[in-house]
Amino acid sequence: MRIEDEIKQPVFHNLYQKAYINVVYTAGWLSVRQAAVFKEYGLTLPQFNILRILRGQHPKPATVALLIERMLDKTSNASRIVDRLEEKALVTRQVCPANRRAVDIRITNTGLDLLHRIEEGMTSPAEVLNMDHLTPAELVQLNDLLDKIRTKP
Amino acid sequence: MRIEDEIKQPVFHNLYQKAYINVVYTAGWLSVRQAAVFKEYGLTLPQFNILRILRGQHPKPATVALLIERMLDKTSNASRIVDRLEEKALVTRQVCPANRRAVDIRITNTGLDLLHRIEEGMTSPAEVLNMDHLTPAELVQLNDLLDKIRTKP
DNA sequence: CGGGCACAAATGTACATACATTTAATGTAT
DNA sequence: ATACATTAAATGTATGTACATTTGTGCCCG
Repeated sequence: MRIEDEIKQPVFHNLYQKAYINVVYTAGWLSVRQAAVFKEYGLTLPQFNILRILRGQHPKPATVALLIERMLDKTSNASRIVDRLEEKALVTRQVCPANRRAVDIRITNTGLDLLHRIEEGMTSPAEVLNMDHLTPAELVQLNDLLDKIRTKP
Repeated sequence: MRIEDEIKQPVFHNLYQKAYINVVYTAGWLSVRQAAVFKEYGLTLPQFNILRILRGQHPKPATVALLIERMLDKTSNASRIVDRLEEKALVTRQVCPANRRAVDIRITNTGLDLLHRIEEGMTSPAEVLNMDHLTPAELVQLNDLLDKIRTKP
């Protein structure tokens, strides 16, 4: 559906504004669908993302600083997201022996199992995200345009 | 910059996943820039959006239900955003005489002045959003692709 | 040494988001 | 008219986001 019809603003001031609103609105639209998948497993999207980063490191630990570096949203508060995961016994926290300022965070077997179950249970990501009807050429085009927005010439 | 380089994930599983992450990441990128503009005036983005909706209705009142209908994010909590605007004397709340379940919300002169000052002080939206180097053809293409994501064929 | 700077994480505060529940007013059916 | 359902908004609770400040640690350099 055209963005004009989804939000009830029939006229945009210009193409820039329309594209901006379209990007933000579509991101929200995608996130809602993505979040619904994780909710069945008692996870939020940032919690899932952190678990995946930890699995990527496993069995090595990660620090909070590393999590922040890898997260999509740099300014979110990794400490408190790790709090929630720790409460659910999906990760462990341990003061790093080599540098007691740092904290070693590790995914537990429970956490690994949960990730596995989520990925087993998921239908294809393209389907969940409703993007399976875009052609590869269109996806390449979309990626290029989005990259260009963020690239000052 | 390519999305692969901005987040430190060199390989995406497929084009769908890459496009998804690119849309969400770019939306966040744009929102940060947009929010910075309003912050100088003590407003957040949803507060600004609600003020604009109220100006669109002015001098007629709006109800909370109407605000929710027009907001980009339908599930956010309009009541509490109006709370903040009321504290700043940018809007007024008054129980609707015709239907005492509803609340008439109106933008004040202070609110209208603030909107005017923000819009005066803003450099062109395209510039703020860093989109002035995209051609009209590219913007049309981008809008079409985003619309297509949200449109089940 | 030891004082001060830098670093890593945690904490505090304000706001927004997501969703369930509550309160009050209104509409409706018997 | 009373009971029940529906509607409109507010409130409660958990989480996340944004940003400033605090706490504890490590390190450097005089």
